[in-house]
Amino acid sequence: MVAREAGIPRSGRVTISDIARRAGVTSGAVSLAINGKPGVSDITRARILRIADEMRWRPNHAAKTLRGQSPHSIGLVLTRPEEVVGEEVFFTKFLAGVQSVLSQRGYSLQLQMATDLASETAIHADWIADGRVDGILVLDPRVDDPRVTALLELGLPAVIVGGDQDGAALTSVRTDDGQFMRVVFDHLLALGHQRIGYITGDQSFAHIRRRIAAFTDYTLESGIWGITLAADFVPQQAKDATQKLMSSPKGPTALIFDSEVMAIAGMATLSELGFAVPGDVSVLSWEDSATCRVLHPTLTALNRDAAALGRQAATGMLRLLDREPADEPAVVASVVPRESTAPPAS
Amino acid sequence: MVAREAGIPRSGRVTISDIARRAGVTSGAVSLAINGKPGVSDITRARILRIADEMRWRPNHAAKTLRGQSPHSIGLVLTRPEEVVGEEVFFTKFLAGVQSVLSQRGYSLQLQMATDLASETAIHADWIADGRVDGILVLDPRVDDPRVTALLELGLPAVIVGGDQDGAALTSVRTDDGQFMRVVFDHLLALGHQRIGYITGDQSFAHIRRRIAAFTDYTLESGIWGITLAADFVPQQAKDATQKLMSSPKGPTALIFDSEVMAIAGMATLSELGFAVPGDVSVLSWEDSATCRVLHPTLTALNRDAAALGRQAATGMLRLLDREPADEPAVVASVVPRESTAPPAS
DNA sequence: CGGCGTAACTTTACCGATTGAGTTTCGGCT
DNA sequence: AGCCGAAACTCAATCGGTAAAGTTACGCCG
Repeated sequence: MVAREAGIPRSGRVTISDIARRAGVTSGAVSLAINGKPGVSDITRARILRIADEMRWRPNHAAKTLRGQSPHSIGLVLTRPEEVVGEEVFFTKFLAGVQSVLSQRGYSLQLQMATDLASETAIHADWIADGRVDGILVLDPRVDDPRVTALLELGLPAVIVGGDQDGAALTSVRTDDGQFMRVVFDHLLALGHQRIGYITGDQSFAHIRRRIAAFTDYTLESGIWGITLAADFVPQQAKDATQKLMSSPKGPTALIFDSEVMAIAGMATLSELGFAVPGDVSVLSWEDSATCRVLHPTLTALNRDAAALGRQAATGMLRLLDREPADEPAVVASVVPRESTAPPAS
Repeated sequence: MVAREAGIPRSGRVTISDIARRAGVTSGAVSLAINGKPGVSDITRARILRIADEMRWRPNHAAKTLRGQSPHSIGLVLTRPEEVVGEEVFFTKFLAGVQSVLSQRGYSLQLQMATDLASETAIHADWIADGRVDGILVLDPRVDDPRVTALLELGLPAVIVGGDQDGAALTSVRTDDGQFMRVVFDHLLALGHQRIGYITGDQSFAHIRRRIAAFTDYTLESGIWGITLAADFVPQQAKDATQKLMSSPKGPTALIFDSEVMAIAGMATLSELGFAVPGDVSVLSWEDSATCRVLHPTLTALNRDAAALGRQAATGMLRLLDREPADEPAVVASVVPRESTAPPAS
């Protein structure tokens, strides 16, 4: 046991005591120096900082958390049915946006996947009990969402992406789906369409409901023939819905799909049925992706910048944690016109 | 201060001391009881367990980690260029598979996104220094991958998905890309194709190299005309490559694409150029997805079950941590024949 | 019947960092 | 010269859980 002398750390892990020994002070002094608190002279502070750097010291996360400091971590549960998981571009892009903001501020992300809302709430409870996260992001809020109710009770900071509640420990990043629908609707209107079909995602989602409400309003407002069909984001259901709509004696001249996967499915069905796009029917996808750009015909899409939404959700969370007032930036969306939309035939 | 008596916990967080107070023992006894260790009578143990349950006690994660216990967490960094992120189904499905195994065993997943390998290694270093993870999963290993080198040095348990190294703290989940290519090749061969084009992903990826090597072997073996073009998983590059191949006076009668996004891009180009699928050219995608099933024509694809691969990677990691020998299960892949492949015209 | 083994607990130290309460030293002011 | 105050540290407790080292008390055996 020769080496146990002037500050040679025993293993890979360097602690503030190791630094203290080398610097000839106590661990308390090292703590003060590192955290920029008064109580050590500038010379000593500089020396400690230098040594800490030399020894590659990194704070022990567990020790800090134990002392009641924030874990610097945000939780996110992705709840999607097995069959749909991974098929949507939205999520990964959203995630990338969240990460970019969080990692910049030294936060990490806890991610879990679940298949139903009950297990999502169970995961939240776990995280909270463990003190593993500072706050939780909730995606795809439902009408009367049980997760939101649970989080409100628990009082843990939460950001509802696409929600509309607000509270003490709760912010919503509002996605103005009504406004988005306006943009989509106006695009088709400007082309001269008078008969529009809207094939929707899961109607228990609050934002889908808002889209439908807006769609209905605009049809009434403009006197246009409009019809809504639920397809729950499932490609096969989108195909069935498309078939149903197009087999009507006086079917729509334009179709709106709530996701790019459904839009692609719909286009395939149209092609099978012998309808030309955009000759016979125009198609518009509510979500842009690389696939939309390369399909034939290329797909007109609503581009709402999922990454920006992710950044906004993360920023909202950090503001919530810092007790700063929420900013109201609003993610804008625009229609990217491509080949799949054109004026109607007749 | 009335309530500070017989075991009423001060705030939301219940500790073993709270339980001890209620049970009339010390925290040491509670620890023994909870961890199933000898040193407490069965009656006492039962009582403690009941009280712990009643009080909704949950172990404090930070305290355990501080005492040197495993954080029960696995790290995974997704490194993809911005433009490609989210476009591939593979990742999310893989992730779902990983999660299903981990959560079953009480492990959680640390996920980060990065844009280059250097920052991925930096994230690994961070996690290790923090003691935040027990092990790390590495995706898309490159030829002479710097991440693998770094992890080998650090000695942290790692599982390389699709790698071929093995070591003390390192396992690889081997994806038998050569065998997969055999399946793909045989499918086209059986249909009678004599001229095959292969549009590949990023050729710095080890598994892409293996596919190319196998492809070359099989063309030589069978005397078939085969050509390989790199498109780096980028849709536009896939389109360019397709155009290049098809503008040759004697172009291929079948095309293999390394991802479904590239396959869709290629199909679009073929359609633009006036080639019928599968009439003039057959198309096969190396990766199946809902989109493949609903495109028109539906897309023949290699289905290699990304979720199973994820489960296997997670299982491999847990075995590594338990010092059990790695199992050699091998994810199987098969070609799902759909409309996009057929015998060549002439 | 004295001693010994052991079951059933309690005590205490510890993990790494933070923090309020001491302690020492030194300069300045009267 | 003597006292005060503050700067610069040290000391010790703390977070929640674990584990090694005591401490009882009881039953059994020679």
